[in-house]
Amino acid sequence: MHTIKSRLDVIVSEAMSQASGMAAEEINAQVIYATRPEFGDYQANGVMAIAKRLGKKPRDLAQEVVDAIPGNDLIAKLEIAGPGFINITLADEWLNKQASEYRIAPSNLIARLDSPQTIVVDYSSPNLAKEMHVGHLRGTIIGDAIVRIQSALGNNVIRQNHVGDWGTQFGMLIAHLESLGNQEASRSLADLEVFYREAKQRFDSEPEFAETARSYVVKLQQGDPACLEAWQRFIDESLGHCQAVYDQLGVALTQDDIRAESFYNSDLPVIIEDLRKEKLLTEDDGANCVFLDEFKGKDGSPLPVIVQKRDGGYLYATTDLAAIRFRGKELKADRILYVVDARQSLHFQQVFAVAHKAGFVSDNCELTHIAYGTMMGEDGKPFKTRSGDTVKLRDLLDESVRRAFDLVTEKNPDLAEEERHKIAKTVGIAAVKYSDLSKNRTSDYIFDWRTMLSFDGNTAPYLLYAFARIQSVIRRLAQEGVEPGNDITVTADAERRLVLKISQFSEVLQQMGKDCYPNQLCQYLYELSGTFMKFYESCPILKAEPAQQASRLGVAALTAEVLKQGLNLLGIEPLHKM
RNA sequence: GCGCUCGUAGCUCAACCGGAUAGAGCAUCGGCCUUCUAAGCCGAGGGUUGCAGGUUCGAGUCCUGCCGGGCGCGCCA
Repeated sequence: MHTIKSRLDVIVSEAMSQASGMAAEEINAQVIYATRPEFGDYQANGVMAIAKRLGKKPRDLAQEVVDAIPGNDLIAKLEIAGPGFINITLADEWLNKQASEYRIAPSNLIARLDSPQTIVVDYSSPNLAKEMHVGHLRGTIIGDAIVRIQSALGNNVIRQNHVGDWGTQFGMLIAHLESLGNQEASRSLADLEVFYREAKQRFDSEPEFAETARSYVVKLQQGDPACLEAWQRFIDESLGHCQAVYDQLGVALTQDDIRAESFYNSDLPVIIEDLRKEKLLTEDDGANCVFLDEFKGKDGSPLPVIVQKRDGGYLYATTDLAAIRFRGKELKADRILYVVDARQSLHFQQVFAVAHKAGFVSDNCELTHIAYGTMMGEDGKPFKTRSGDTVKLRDLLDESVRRAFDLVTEKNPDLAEEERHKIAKTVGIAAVKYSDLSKNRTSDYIFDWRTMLSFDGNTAPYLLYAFARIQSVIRRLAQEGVEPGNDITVTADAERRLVLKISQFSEVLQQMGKDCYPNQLCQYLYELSGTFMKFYESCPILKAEPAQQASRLGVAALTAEVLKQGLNLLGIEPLHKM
């Protein structure tokens, strides 16, 4: 895998090693984007860090490094500036050549990793007792974007939808299901939220029902066929609801990705036994716990990870441990990513530590909690309806599509209604996903209809518009028999900036492969669109001479290609007209 | 009490292992359409990066303390 940045890094590092006499491993060239246009395209900051250790003046060392860089076709100019920055300007010819290559082989826009890994991604993971609500939105779409990006980089990605299909609530739910007639049951299951509420209400107010519910939990655990059948019916129904949301949302999850909690049931006693064998288990107040030195509670007393309740029942830590072992041993994961709410951070720290200590995964298997913040309403409090209920995901998405339709109708009333519906569907869903993905996942974020559906700023509509605009020029010139060219020659500054930006696509993805922040890709695509808009304003295509026209149209087409690939990685399908 | 996390322009958000003058959008004000989608572009104002120290050539970023918000901490998931 090579990107501009990685190539510059190699070039500068080698020169630094030569100039300083230090080993290559000790050296970090610190190549980043130039902070200002007059500083060139990239800058290397590493000289200043080592100059002091060598007792040299940074600028002198910088000069020696520059002198040690052999001539190459990538770099046009090297300048020393400030206390010891090396400013790098790339060669226009190199950019032209790179762009031409991308035109011929668009699949090369994404450089693939030299050593791909098997990465298990645990995401979405709703509780099947209820219907998916806004709390599942972030994990589902952030996880989906991460999966797409990791795959595009060449990794072997295994999705795991760890749905909650087990636990005491299911006793109550199947008891309620059984008490209804077949027809009544079907009608009732159409809205799981209502179904759950009814069951809960009866559980709380009818002692006889509550007793039945409790007995069903036991029977279920014992594998009673009738109970299992009712349970299965409920689960299937609930999974159908999930799949409908996934389809509407356009995420890649399918039934094949489901590995439910119940899958690990038979393994839970084994986990306890293995922890016992590893001498990690301690009985405390009747419960089986693992105490680790790293985790201290109040006044320094150790904090337990409870893996088996006093009554013999297991907890989610136990299931998570079983899942980790399965993913490590059976799925052969090099990395396991947990795209889960930030509030569970302590839980994962503990489970990861126990898993490593117990040898459930090898030491070089990387376990990472990809944490994300809570979705807030416009008042800054957790997102709820006016009456304080949780918002169903399908209702939220429907509303977004509706709002998008009103907007499209307002902006473009001449389009056929059917076309407006089609556009609204894409725009509405894209707006919701993009507004979430474009924010740093670790912090809480405020859900705001007006901002996400705006055509200004870092929004889905702005990016979709940029793409549609390019398609429009391409269509227009196609009528005159002009095709986008493969021979790219940059002439204007705005054009050069655009080609450079395009060439940096891979760098952004490479960075994302490491730390999984989709907002970096959003930021890039927004900047790419902005760079294109400026190019589009200042470099007329229609009026250009034939050779230049083909080149510029080629650059526009290339921009569209990056936008398309980038949006696809975010789970968004671009529109040719809007 | 202990732990995690956040605090950046009026608002919503950026800032790639510590780099040069902290960037966008919204909102406000001012320009640009007989020319490729004005759903766009250009410009202006707006900041003691919560406060106080420290580390160093250099700190929004790292360390310490404080202030303020959110979250988590034994048998729910």
